[in-house]
This record gives sequence, structure tokens and C-alpha cells, in this order.
Amino acid sequence: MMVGMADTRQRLIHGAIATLRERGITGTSARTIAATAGVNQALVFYHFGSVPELLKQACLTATEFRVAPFLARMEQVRSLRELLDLGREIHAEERAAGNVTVRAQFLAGAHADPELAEATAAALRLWIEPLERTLERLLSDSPVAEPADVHGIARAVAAAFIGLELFEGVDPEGGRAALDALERLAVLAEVVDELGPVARRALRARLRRSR
Amino acid sequence: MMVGMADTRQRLIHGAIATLRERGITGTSARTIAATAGVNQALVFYHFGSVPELLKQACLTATEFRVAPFLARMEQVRSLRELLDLGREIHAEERAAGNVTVRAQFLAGAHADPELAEATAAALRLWIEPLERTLERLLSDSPVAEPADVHGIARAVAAAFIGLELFEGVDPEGGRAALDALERLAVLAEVVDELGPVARRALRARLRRSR
DNA sequence: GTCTATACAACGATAGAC
DNA sequence: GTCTATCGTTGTATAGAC
Repeated sequence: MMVGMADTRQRLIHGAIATLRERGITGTSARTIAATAGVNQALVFYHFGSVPELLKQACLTATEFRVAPFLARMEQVRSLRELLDLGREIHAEERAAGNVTVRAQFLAGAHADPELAEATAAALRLWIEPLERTLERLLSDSPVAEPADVHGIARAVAAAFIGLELFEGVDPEGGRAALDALERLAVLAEVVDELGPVARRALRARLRRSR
Repeated sequence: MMVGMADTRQRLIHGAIATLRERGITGTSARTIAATAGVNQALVFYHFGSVPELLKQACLTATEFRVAPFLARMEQVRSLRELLDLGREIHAEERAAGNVTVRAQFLAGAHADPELAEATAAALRLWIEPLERTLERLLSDSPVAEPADVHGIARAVAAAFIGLELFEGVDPEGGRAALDALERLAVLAEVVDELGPVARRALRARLRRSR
């Protein structure tokens, strides 16, 4: 019946993520995924056609699942400080759940597989687009960002977190130091937002001049 | 004779990097590396013992080679603006040389192999330590950074570039937008450095308060 | 040091019974 | 839909001739 099939597909998707997390991209195969999922190896090909195709679907599905609980909280953020706190919380939870490792495997695998690259980009957009909407709201009258810049700032923030995640993977102490430094620098933006009108106008002019 | 051996080792190291660049970590094996290097497959094991061991050595050697030409220029940098320009230039050259892809493969592979993680961290330190010395020099009297922060800022900058590199791999347009945004934000630090003494003292106090 | 040849494990993928 | 059985390929690694 239908339920069995849907269940097997889900088990394989979940098994793919778990295998990527525990054994890395080099240790991920139809056999190891099926063993983790507790199903037969041939079912990978019956349901998904190939291993890369399964990985593509797993990439998107798993991210949707992870982003969902944070969407409402992003909409309620009222200051850069609050956004920073939420970002730190998301970062800690993603790391604890092992999703940082999985993201690294997808980003690396994407270089050799254009379709996986597109799936990875789509998964990242699930994080970036809500972030962009939040930044639009918070920076609407800040001298730091022209409206057109928010698109780039959202992607820069996402890229910085991705880099931090990977850097932590090879140098945990360095990663912590980097995160601390980023948080201190973020205070700069907050300070700017507390400036008086004269200083704001001067800063805005100075920034305009330099682009 | 000795020359032949050294030559074969170098060919294998160069072949390992090229294979990683062209076929990704999943397509990198003793056979594919040897084919790229134009030597026999068995020599991978004779000279390095195993494929991961060859990759470790390739990671360090290749980075040393890439960093060297930029060391002198880092020491001559006299402002944040100049440092940013140099960073953009390094970024462009590294990408053109295909080293971004290679770094992604190492960072991902590091999650499954602690020894490769240590080699990757050591390779990144080759970039980070000169950067840290440069920042120490430039930010010695800036209100943006306490002396103790420079360690973290250098690693945050490195992490941000790593993230940017990987993000570009899955979303080139987004990567460009992020780089543009980072450059505009970097102007903020420059503006701060041009403040008068009163404003500097106020900012320094405000930043101290928030850490 | 380098080569050929080979052992053996794990891989992707499919055919066919159930 | 799921299983067993199996094909051919590719992987690591080693032994032994040169």
C-alpha cells in the first residue's frame, strides 16, 4: 500500500542524512544509506533512480524541516541585537544536530555535481529569504544599508555563518574566537543605529561617496 | 636516483590537487590521481602509504606554494582599504586557480578524518597568521578592536572568505552580491578610523560596555 | 624506484522471484 | 513494493619481476 512506500522513501531520506553526518560524503553509498535506514539496498534505485538523486531530495527535505521552527521567531525579531541572539541560537542548534557536517558535505559535493549544487542553493535560500525579509524590516531606515544592499547583506551573513561552521570543523578554538569577534563587530551596526540625525546624515553621505 | 623519487612525489602531490579540483573528493582515488600524474597507481602506496596520507601532504604543500607570493605584499599594506583590495585580489586569483574548490573538498573531508582536519587547519593558519600580524599593525590604535580581539577578527575574516568561496560554488550571483555587501560594510571600519578624538573615545566606551 | 599482475572488498545498477 | 542474486566496475593494497 501507499503508506509502505512513503515510509520507505522517508526512511531512505533520513538514512541519507544520517550517513552523510556519520561517515561523510566518501562513506555514503547506496549500501551504507540502506543499512542505516534498515531497508534493502535495491530500494534506493527503485525509489530514487540513483544515489545523487536521493541526496538531492534529502538536501531539500531536511532543510525545510530544520528551518520551519525558526520562521515565526524571525518575524518577531525587533532589533539587530535580537537577530544576533537568534542567529547564535540557530547556529548552536544546527551544530548540535549535526547539520553543520551535512551542509559541508553538500557544499563540497556540489562542486562536482551541478544538480546537487542547485539543490544546495535552493536549501540555503530557505534560510536566506526569511533572513532577508527580517533585515529589510530592521534596516529600512538605517544609514548602513541602502535598500538594494539588503539582498547582498543577507547573503554575506549566510556565507559568514557557513564559513564559521566549516572553520569550526577544523579548528574549534579558532571558530569560537571568530564568532566572538563577529558578535563584537555587530555591535558597531547597533551603535550606528543609535546615532543622532546629524551624525546619521554625515555617515550616509560618507558611505554613498565610497561606493 | 634521488631526483626521480622527488619528481614522482611532486607529480603525485600535484596530481592529487588537480584531481580534487576536477573531480571532487568522491572522484579522487589512487587510480585517478596516478592517471592525472602520469605515474603508476602502486606508487601512491609506495611513497605515501595511503590516499588520505597523500591528501594530507598535498594540502599543506599546495597552500605553502600559494601563500608565499602574497606575504611580502601583506606586510606593505598601510590601511584597511588597501588590505581589502589585496583580499579581493587574493580571492579572485585563488578562484581562478581552482583552489577554492580544492579547499572545499578538504574542509568537507576533514569532518570524517581527524588527521586531514589537522592538516587543513595548519594550511589555513598559513593564511591567517600573516593576516593577523597585518591587522595587529593596522588596528593597534583603533577603537574597533581591543588588542586581544585581533586573533578572533583574523579568524572571522578567514571564515567569512571561506564561506564566500563555498557559497559562490552553489550560487555565483549570490556570492557576488555578498562580496559587494561585505566591501561596503568594511567601509564602516574605515569611517570609524577617521573619527575625531572625542567621537573615538565615546565609541570605545560604548563598545567596552557591550562586551 | 617503478612496473605488472593480482587479491579482495565495496561500489552502482539490474533481472527476476515473490 | 520488496527481496535475493548477480553482473561488471572501481576501489585499496600488496607481491614479485625488473
